[in-house]
Formats: sequence, C-alpha cells, structure tokens
Amino acid sequence: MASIKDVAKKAGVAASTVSKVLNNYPNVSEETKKKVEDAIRELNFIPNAAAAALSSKQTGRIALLINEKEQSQAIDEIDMQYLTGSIVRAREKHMDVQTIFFSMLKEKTYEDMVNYLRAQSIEGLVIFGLSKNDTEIMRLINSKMFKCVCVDAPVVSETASTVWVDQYKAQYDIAKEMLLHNPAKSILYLAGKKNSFVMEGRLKAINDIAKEQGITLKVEQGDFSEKKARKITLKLGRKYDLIMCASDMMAIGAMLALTDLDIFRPVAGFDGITLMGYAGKKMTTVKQDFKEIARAAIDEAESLLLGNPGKETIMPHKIVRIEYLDVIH
Amino acid sequence: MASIKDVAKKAGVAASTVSKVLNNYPNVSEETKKKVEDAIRELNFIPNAAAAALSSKQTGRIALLINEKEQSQAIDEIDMQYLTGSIVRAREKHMDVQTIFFSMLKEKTYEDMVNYLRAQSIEGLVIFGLSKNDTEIMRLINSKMFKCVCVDAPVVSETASTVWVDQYKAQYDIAKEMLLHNPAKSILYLAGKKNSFVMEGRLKAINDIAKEQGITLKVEQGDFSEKKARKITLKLGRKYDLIMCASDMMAIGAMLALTDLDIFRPVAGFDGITLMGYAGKKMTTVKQDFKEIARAAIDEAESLLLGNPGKETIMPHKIVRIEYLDVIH
DNA sequence: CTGTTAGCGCCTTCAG
DNA sequence: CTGAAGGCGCTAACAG
Repeated sequence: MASIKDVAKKAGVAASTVSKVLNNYPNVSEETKKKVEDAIRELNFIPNAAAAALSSKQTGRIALLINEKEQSQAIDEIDMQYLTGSIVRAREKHMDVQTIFFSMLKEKTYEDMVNYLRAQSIEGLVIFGLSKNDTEIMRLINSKMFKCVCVDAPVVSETASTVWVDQYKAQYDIAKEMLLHNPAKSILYLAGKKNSFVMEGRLKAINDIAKEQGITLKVEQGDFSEKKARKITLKLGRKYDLIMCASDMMAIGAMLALTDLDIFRPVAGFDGITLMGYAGKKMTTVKQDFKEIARAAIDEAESLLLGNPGKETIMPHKIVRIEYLDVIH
Repeated sequence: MASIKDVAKKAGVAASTVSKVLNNYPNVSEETKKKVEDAIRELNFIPNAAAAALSSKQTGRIALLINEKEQSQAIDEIDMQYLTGSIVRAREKHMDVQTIFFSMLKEKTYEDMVNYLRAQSIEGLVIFGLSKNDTEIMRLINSKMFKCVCVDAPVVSETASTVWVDQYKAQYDIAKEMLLHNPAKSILYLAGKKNSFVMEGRLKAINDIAKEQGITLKVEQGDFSEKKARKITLKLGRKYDLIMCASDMMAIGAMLALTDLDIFRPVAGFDGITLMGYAGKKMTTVKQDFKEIARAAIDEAESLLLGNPGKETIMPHKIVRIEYLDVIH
C-alpha cells in the first residue's frame, strides 16, 4: 500500500510535488511530471481518497436521492436507469457517489438530513422524483448548503439546477400524434399526482390541444398508478374515444380495464418503459431516455460543484408507437 | 462544523476521551461518558468519517456489485430490491456502501478491479448474480483481499460467504405444486444460462421429480430471457402438458408464445416479480424475498468484516399462484 | 519550478 | 480511568 511519500522518494522529489502532478497543477515541469508518473506506475500507487478529502475539505462526493415509488406498484425500470446512468457517469468523472432512498428520509426533519449528509461528507445532491409535497427536502435545497440538481422539478437558483424534458411539448406532441392516427371527438385524460411538478406543463398541453381541435376533454385525477387508472377507466372508458395517461403504468392499468370491459380504445402512456411492450397492442407513449437524463444530471452536478450557477437543461423525447406485444427498443 | 476538540473542550475532557466514548471503549466512567454525550448533542457534533477512516485504517466500507442483466430485457425489480434492501440495511448499521455495476467492470482485469476497489477504500464486497463465467471476479474472491458475500453463488471460504435460497427444494416444491393442480404426463422445462450457479440444484430437482412420478421431461437450454423462452415454446409448447421455467421472464415469454399458438398450458416461473401478475392468468412461481436476501447479505458482510469466517445462509421461499391478471403481493 | 512546513479530524498507544 | 503525543496520507500556502 504505497503512499505519496514512497512515490516521492522513488521519483526523487517532494511529496507536495507528487500531489501537484496528481491534481494537475500547472506549475510542474514535463520532466519531473514524467518521473513522478513513472514512479506511480511502478509502485502501483493509488491515492487515498479519504486523506485527500480530509486535507482539501473537498470530497467531490454527491448523493443520489431516489424516490422509489412504493405505492404505485412500479416496475423499477426508471429508477434503475437513473441509477446506472448516474453511477456510471460519476465513475467516468471520478466522482464519488452515494445512493440514498427517500424511504430512508421519511420522518426525518431538515436538520436530521443535513446532519446525515454532512456526516457522509456530501457536497452535492442529485434528486430524482421530487414533488411539491417533499417540504423538508425543498428546505434542504433552498438552504443552499448543498449543490442540488433536480430531475423533473423546476428548481433553479445559484446552487440548484434542473434537468428534465419539456413536459408541455412532450404531452402536446403525443396528443397530436394520437389524434392524427385516431380521429376522435373526445379524450379521457388520466392525470398523475396533484403535486407533481411534471403535471403542470402536461395539463396545459392537453387542454390547449383539446381547445385547438375542438375536442371534448375529461381530466381525471390519478396518481400515476396502474390500479387507480384501471378503476377510472373501468368507470369511464366506454364514454371516450381515446385514453391518454400521465404514465405508462397508468396506460397499462387502462389497457387492463379495457380488456375487462371487452372494448378497444387507443391508449397513450408517458415514459417509454419496457413493460409497455408486454401490456398490449396499439399503444403510444412518450419515450424519455432516463439514462441520458441521469448522465446530464451528473454533468450538471459537477458544474455546480465547480462553482457555476444553476441552470435548466431540457432533454429530448420521442414519440413511440407499439403495434404488437413486444419490447420497446 | 464542530470537531472532536470542540466537544472535548465543552465537556471538559481530552479529545482522546471523546474518541473513546464515540467508539464505545470500555474504560470510560459513566460520569464522563454522560458529560461527553451531552456535549455532542449540544454541539450537534458529527464525526468526520473520512478522518476516522484515515486514522483507524478501517473504513467499514463495502461495495455492492450488481449484475444488471442488459441482455435479458429484464424489468429491474430484482436488482432494485437488492439495492434498496442492502442500502437501507447498511444505513441501519452505519456502514458505508458503494454501488458498482458489472458493466463498469467489463474488460477490467483482476488487477484493475483491485486497484479500483482499493482506491475507494473498500473492504468488503456483496456480489449479486455472479456466474461461473465471471472469472476475473472469481479471482478477486479467491484472492482473499476483500471479504465477499455472494448472493446466489455457493462460494464459502475463510473470507467469503453465501446467501441464497435452497434451489433444489424451491424447484422441487413448485414442480410438486404444479403437478398437484395440473396432472400431467409431460413437462417442458426451460432452463436458464448454462453457467449459472442456481441451475445446478434446479435441474437436479426437476429431474428427480420427473423420475419419481414417471413423467416425460424435456429440458431445453434457455438464457433466462423472455425472448428465447418465447421462441422455444412456439416450437415445442404444443407437445407438452406443462411448461416450467427457470425465471419469471421466461414464463412470460412462454405465455406470449402460448397466446400466439392460441393454446393453453399451465406455466410456472421462478422469482416472484410483480410483472408476472401482468403477464397472464393461472401462473405459478417461486417467490423469493429479494429485499430480505439483501439484508441478510449485509449482515453477513458485517460479520465477515468483524473477522468471522464465511458461511452459508439459506433463505426461505414461497410458492405463489396467480389466478388472474393482477399484482403479486 | 520545487521543497518545507503545517495542519485536516480522528484514533491509538502509552504514561500517569 | 484519563490525557498527552504522534501519526494516518494528503493538500496548501509559503519560501526559496
């Protein structure tokens, strides 16, 4: 377990010089740099991150806050994409990442959270699936004690950034696509949770397009879950030409209800999870690239840690049509 | 950001004494202990983990090695359960956890892995979904440089433990249950990947029960994926009374094929993922509690770090029947 | 451009 | 049972 001193000795320089090449300081001659690098290689030296963090007071450590949706019977593809995307990206950037689930924070006050995060020497947060109800986390973000990147929540400040797709445009695009392929007089729209940040743009979009095209629109309050969607569709599905949902899980619930009712209606979801392919035929959805979103979030976190101000990043989306029971690629 | 010194000053003792109460050393009087604890509370003091690790040379840090199964179109419920289970449990035990995906290790040699892990001050590994093909990881385990807990792989040594369900018994149990409810003369068994550790016991079990009950058994080589299972079933499903699979994903593939063929056969899976409920009716599966398995793995990792020798832990399983399109609870 | 000097916050002997 | 002293491995001024 070689240390920086061993490297210094071997290279015939001072420990601080080794530190300088390790951290890409400008003032090191090519010659000594090479000597040091050779020594590092020969000794198979690996810097001790704990010591570096202790000394520099900078850990470069961020936490991933994942809101596992227990109540919506979710198939966990989205969270998993978020996780692999961010962890792999963080590794590429040599950032240290800590995964935290919302369930671990339940009942915790703002103060508890700060303590916990500080104990872990965490400097930044990437938050997935924040809703307006998460007041303690909102306090955390507003306190500016940590750099925060919020995915799917429009929180921008000096220390906070947002990464998400254009919710209005996505909902508008898919509605247009649906109406193009399925001329209709009425739409049943199953909305997600009331305090979800993503719903604002989506509701505006669906209202706008209904108005533009003179279509009857019925909006029902759902909660993103398959169960609730199934129930609502069972009750109202018969009366509308088209069913559009705020999540793929809801679309699946709607499909199951339509099967129960033994009728057919075109169904649209939102997300583009693989499971949609197993749920039924002739479905349409908005496909988001969650892995890419996560990578962008990590990039943004790094930027914030570097001292840049927060900003908004809009990620692209696609409209996908599934013709028959199969997998989305 | 109070330090141990501040606490010492406030409590009127030396820093080393504070350290002793922090780490539950025996030789501290109740009285001073109390004084110190009060000071800690008042100052809202949190020990700096990096400093402690640096000083004690013990990080208590373990890595979770997750084998995300990209090729089997997996719905990621299992991995997610593993992750939440282990991370929450590790938090309860104040252990530090690092998540690593197999994909990050691809192409990496044993030496690279050691370097990477050492750079992260990792002392122990919990490995999910190891197969016999992962030779470099096997070398890592055998090197005894890290304490290892393998989930679903029978690797037991001084520094390695195993946590899994009894594969033989589980497969035997579900086969028996299937035959009880569906008297049959022949079974089509869709096996998983050849080099999977879990298949050994399962294949033995299915062979044994077929022999015992005088049933024709046809074993086909699958790969745990829905796709392959669908293909095989399309070709052979018609000829057998029962279809049993080595994973739920395969069972879903088999169901889809049966739908294509427009025939009915009882289908059995293995795992107990939620998605099974969306795939069809009258399915049977082995339900494993992945979250509980992960918790047990963390407990075992802690035990290894404490210096205990490796051992095998067998987790319970259940047989579950799904009657109609719905969610498994 | 390089080396010296001081810590970062904590743990761990070792005296007392 | 308690405190003083030294050091873990690295970084960050500051001299030179």
